[in-house]
This record gives sequence, structure tokens and C-alpha cells, in this order.
Amino acid sequence: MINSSVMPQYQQVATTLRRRIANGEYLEGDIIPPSSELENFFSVSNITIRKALALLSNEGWVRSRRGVGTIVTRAPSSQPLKIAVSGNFTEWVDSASGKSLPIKQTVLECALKPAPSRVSNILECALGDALWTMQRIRRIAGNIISYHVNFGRPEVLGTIKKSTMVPNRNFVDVLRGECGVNLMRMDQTVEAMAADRDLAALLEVEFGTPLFFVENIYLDGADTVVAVSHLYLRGDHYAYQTSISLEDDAHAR
Amino acid sequence: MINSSVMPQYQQVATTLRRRIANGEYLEGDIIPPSSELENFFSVSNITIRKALALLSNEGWVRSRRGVGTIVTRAPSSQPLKIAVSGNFTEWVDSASGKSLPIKQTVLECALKPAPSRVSNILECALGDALWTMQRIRRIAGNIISYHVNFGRPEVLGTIKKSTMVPNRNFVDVLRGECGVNLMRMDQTVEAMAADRDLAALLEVEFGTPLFFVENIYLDGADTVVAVSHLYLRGDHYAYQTSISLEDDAHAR
DNA sequence: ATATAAAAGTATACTATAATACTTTTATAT
DNA sequence: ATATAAAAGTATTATAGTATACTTTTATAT
Repeated sequence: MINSSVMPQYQQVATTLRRRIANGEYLEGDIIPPSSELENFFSVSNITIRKALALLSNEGWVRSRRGVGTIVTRAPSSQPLKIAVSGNFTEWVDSASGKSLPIKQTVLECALKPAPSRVSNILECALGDALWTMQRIRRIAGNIISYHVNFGRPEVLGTIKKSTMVPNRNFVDVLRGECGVNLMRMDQTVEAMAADRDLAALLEVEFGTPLFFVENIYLDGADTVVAVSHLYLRGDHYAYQTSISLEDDAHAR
Repeated sequence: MINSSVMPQYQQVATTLRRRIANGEYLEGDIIPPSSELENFFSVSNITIRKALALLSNEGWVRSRRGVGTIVTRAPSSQPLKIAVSGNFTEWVDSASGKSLPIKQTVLECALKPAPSRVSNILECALGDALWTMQRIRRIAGNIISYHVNFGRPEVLGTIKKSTMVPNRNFVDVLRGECGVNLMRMDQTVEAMAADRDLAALLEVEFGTPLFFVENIYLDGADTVVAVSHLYLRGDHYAYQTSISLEDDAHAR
């Protein structure tokens, strides 16, 4: 069988069945579909299904009885609590200082570095040109939630040092206060991505963990790009909540 | 060595190095760190690094020369084009019909089904109670971008059929038009997650692909929950863009 | 020319993953 | 009681992933 080789199949199957139970697709006391059927559905062998069920069995989700079937032994536990960050993407993305949640930031580095390709395109400089960069980590209750990288031309942002950012100052404030930039607009792009080993190490997560990737492009009054930020946000343990009024029909169309 | 066993390590390393090159951390013509150093950094064996480099070599990113080192042979290609969906999460999430992009939806099923645990909590019914549910797929240019599941009490939403949704009608419209609901508010939660095999099959992606998971809770004038929607959105090939005015200081604090 | 250090490459062995074909247990209809 | 069908469980075998220890090639300083 061709496997485009990510996670071992038995673990993929286990993950999927676990979610089915957690979702309530199989209820406590139910007999789940027999191995033969699961083999068929997932296009894998007997042994792969068995290993998946063995995992679930060890975790206490199911119990297999020879000749009878595999029975769900545990109801879906109540939601694993996620830390909820309020406000929509627009708000929390680079201005998380004075909110209700105690977010702490650490500046890892603040130095001239070669421009990554994606940024050099935006800031209209050559690939590898030295840019002012700053790398930060943010935590809630000690847990890392995001990794921020800011880029800018050294002429404009060069005055920002590690010490400029304490305590928990945000980037927009500093751009205005220290660099005298007339900030007018931010173009924001949000994507979902998976952590590679570099990001996994920084964010203290497993390889493959889903992340939000946010790119902010800061523009001044003349529509010139002043700075670029790249934010990598853990998406697995944090939920981003917002409340939207539907009284006005306009945008629902 | 303990591997919490996701993707094979040599592929993890390859993914990481590929991104370093694409980012411009290693430039064309550069000699990348020698295997011994990479072994050390990634805490893997010689052979694992070699397999990773063999992958990159086949893909034309690098060329290894015995006794010399491994040289980067390809500059980062220009951004792989992503389809950009404009507007922020608030807007595009369940109202994508009449936008500039030609989004087409297909109703997969519209039937009474047992409530998933997460939804039964919100709609305050027992786990497994029959709820009205509707499942939809949305495409842009033939490519699946999202999978939507709507839930509601059968007394309220039971009149909605497959045919009610054509052509490309959105859920909010139907709630108001067909069900006479006085919609007032929507509470939205956004998370990043990875596709299991069920979602992977529906969205036609690989297991592990990063997805946006959006939960919308629809409330009427009396703050009663009327309906719940679960949206699973491909996050890898689609970027969500918005432009934010920074003229007003208020929210940057 | 030659020794040396630093790089990529190879040999061997062990473990995890997974396919195919077969066996045992259980419930149930006769 | 007994045959049967349907379920989980086992044996065997092949292949992929990875670690350890070793070899060959290359550039360079003498």
C-alpha cells in the first residue's frame, strides 16, 4: 500500500477513532464497526487496525472481546479546557499587552540579520541584505503561545534595542514612539501551518503541531512599507474568540 | 532514541532544511552546516541526516560533494501562489456566497443525526439526541476549501432541506428566511487543528494537514442558542487577508 | 609530495511498521 | 448438543527507519 508517509497508519487510525468517540459518533456501550469493516474503510491491514485499537484500549477508550467485538468504555470527557484569547485576529495579534490575560514577552534577539526571501520582497531589498530584526516569545501562565519576528530597514528601526521593549511594550507603540513613524495601516494575512523542527523547538511543541501564521505589513501615510511582522501562534491549545453582531444585515450577504 | 513518532525523522529534518533554504537562511552557493553538526543539532544519526539531504538533493535544493560539503543549488522560488480570501474571519466564515471569488457549495447531507458531545453541551440536549444537521462542502475553482456542519434543534431547523440551500445560499439567510429566527449575535471561536483521516478524506488533503476549525454559535434576541456551525477550512493553500486601519490608537493598547 | 583534518559516504545490525494468510473464541440458530 | 458465522487474535514475512562504527574522498598546510 502506498503511504505518502507521515504518521504511521495505525496512529492515524487511532487518532481518527479517538476523535469519533470524543465527538460522540460512537457512544459508550456501543460496539464499534468490526475490524474487517475498519480495515476496508481505512484501506489498511488487520494488524494496523489491531494496533490502533490496542492504543485506544490502553488509553481506556474501548475494550475488545474476542468473538464479540470492540466496545466503547468511556464517554467523551468534557472539553479539554483551552485558554481563550478574546477579540478577533485584528485585535490580539500585536497588541496583547494590557489585556485581561497576563501575557509576558521575552526578547530573544534584536540584531541585524539577512532578510528572508518573503520579507525582502515586501521591503523591496535584495535577498540576504541586512535587516533590523527582533525575535520575541510570548507566554501566558508560563506557557509559550507565540513567537514573533519583526523586520524593518535599519535606517528606520535601528534604534530599537532589547531594552526598548520592556515591560511588555508592543511593536506598534514602539514604531510610533521610538521611530517616529506615521503608521496608518496594517495589511494582515492569516494562514494555518504545521511546525517544523525549528519552530517546534522555539514554541516547545511537537513537530507537526498546527500553528497560525500571521504576516503583518505596516504602512505609513504614503503607503510605504515600514515594517513586517511574522507571528507564529500555537493553535492547538488556544482558541480565539469573538462575538459578532448580526443585527446589521449588510455583511451577511 | 525516543521518537514520539509522527513523521519519520529524516522527513522532519528535510522539511526543516527545506524551509531554511526557502526562507533564505541558507543562500544559493552557501555550504550548509556539515552533517556532523546537523546530527548534533537535530539529535539524530548520520544516516538520518543523509536521508534528509538525499531528499533535498533529489528535489534540486542542494548538491553534496564528498570531502567538501553540501552546497545550496537553488534560490528560494517565488512564493507559491495562495488563493487569498479577503476580509477577516468574521466576514468570510459563513457568508461567502456573493463575493468576488466564485465559491460553489454542495450539500452532502441534510438529516437528523445524533448530537456530537461538543454540540449537545451548547444546545443543551443529551449526548446522542437526534439533531437536525447539514453537511456542506465548498469549493473555489473546483478545489475543496472547506467543510461545514450545521446543527440545530429539529423543531426549529427541521424545515431546511437540501434544496433550500441552492444556489449557494448562506446559512444565516436561511435561518432568518425559512425558520423565522430573530438572529442577533454570533459567538465565534477559531482554532488551528490537524486533519484526521475522516477530515482528510472529506477535504481531499493529507492526514495532518493544518486546518482552521471555526465554531459559530448563533443566538437570538433572548440570547437563546438557535444553531451551531462547525467549519473546517484548509489553511495550507488559502490565506485570509484583511486590512486594518491604525489611525485610531484605541485598540492598539 | 605528503600528512592531516574535515567532509561525505558505507556496512552492519536492530527495531518498528504493516501486509497476507491462518486460528481461536463467542453467540446463536437449528 | 452442534454447526455456523462473525468476531478478535496470531504467525510469518517483507520493508522502512535509524543507530553505531567504520571508510573514502577532498582540500590544504607543511
